[in-house]
Amino acid sequence: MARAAGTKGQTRIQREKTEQILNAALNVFSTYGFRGSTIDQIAIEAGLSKPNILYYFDGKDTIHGVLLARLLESWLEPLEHMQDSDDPISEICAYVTRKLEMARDFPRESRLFANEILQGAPHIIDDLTGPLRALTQRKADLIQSWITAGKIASLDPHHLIFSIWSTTQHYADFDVQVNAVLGPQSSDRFEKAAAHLDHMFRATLKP
Amino acid sequence: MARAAGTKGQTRIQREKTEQILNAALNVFSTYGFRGSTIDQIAIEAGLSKPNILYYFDGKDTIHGVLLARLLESWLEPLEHMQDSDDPISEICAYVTRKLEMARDFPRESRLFANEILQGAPHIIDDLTGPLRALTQRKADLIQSWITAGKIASLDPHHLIFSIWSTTQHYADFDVQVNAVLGPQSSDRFEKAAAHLDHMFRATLKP
DNA sequence: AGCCTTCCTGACCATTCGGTCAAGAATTTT
DNA sequence: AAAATTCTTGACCGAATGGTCAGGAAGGCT
Repeated sequence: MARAAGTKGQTRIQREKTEQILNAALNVFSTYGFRGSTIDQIAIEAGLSKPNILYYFDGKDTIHGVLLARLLESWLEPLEHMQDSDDPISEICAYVTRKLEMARDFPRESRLFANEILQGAPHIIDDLTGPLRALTQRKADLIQSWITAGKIASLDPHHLIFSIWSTTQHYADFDVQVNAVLGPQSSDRFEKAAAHLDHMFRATLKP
Repeated sequence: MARAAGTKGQTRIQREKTEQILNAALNVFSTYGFRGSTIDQIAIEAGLSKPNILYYFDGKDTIHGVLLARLLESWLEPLEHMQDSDDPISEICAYVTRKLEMARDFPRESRLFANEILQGAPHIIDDLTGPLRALTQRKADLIQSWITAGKIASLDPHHLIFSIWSTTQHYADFDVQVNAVLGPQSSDRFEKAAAHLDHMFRATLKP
């Protein structure tokens, strides 16, 4: 077992180097997926030698696993935050905005997740059918209660959630395509996206 | 150069085997991306030996290139089909429906495309900044003309198109996640998705 | 200072990878 | 049937890959 795999990274060097490695690994894994990435690539990206990487982590799978575990937490958090409210439309739109901000500020994490799902989610399938499914069901029930109360339009809560996930993450995952289509000078794409999505979901939800 | 790389696959065997290989390669590439896929995998999937694969195609890149070229055609076609009409809302919703059908009927192609974009679109970046961008601009102009004529709500045409792409392809690219969240018995997910997306885009577009 | 622990790396290993080749098997043509 | 062509594969090659290990360098502690 590698040193840093212990429950706590104790020394200063351990803390620094593990972060350095995880950051480099996030660059590589998010771009090429698990199978398309190599430890050598991560080593070069991190400015360390390959054996040094393996001094801090047991192997390729371990690094990938740590990144995914971190990711899932931050992935669930914004949805958990959505709660009952007098103004459910604004509540949902706030979730959309938060999701879009995450696509803007953490595109690598979004792409890491997309790569994992595309490849059949071999490492996180249990998290999807377990915690994610349970959370999504809870929030779908909440949305259904808003529909029943006549506060928002009648629609399928699950598919509404899918629409929110897909439209927001699109700006991280398909970044290359968005830039290619909009042209190079479109630095305001996230502001325009925010305005468009706000309009779209408000119209969709209006009773 | 491999035999079958000539402009026309002539013999019966050539036609059969190249199709067999391309089909197997689509399975593999769409799941693992270009770098994560191996010729051996494709060979096993196709039930052929590795040298036999390389008898018909020059190499891994060539197979991948043929698949991407086929894909791009069918990818652009539905958007090209969208044209001026007295009822632009139905015209746009028909495009949404067509896109969703493609996600249902050709999920592997959608995932192949997603993998390529995620990895920075190294092989098709010119198609994105060229033909795709030009086509998208033309259709964005068309949508803008509908807005100017007051036939649909005022919104950003490009971001509307992004929303259509992302929401429909989500059901192919994130299939594993959709199934995990909805549970195993949701064989009607595409019908429910179609209804939801129709509602959403009609509401979004209503002037 | 000296000692102990942590940190780092060159050299190495087994396996897998993309790709080649010569020679044999199957098919088509004559 | 014989000849010409097309098809197929076992054996092989050099490079890359995930991972190991012994031993040396650096850092921390008294």
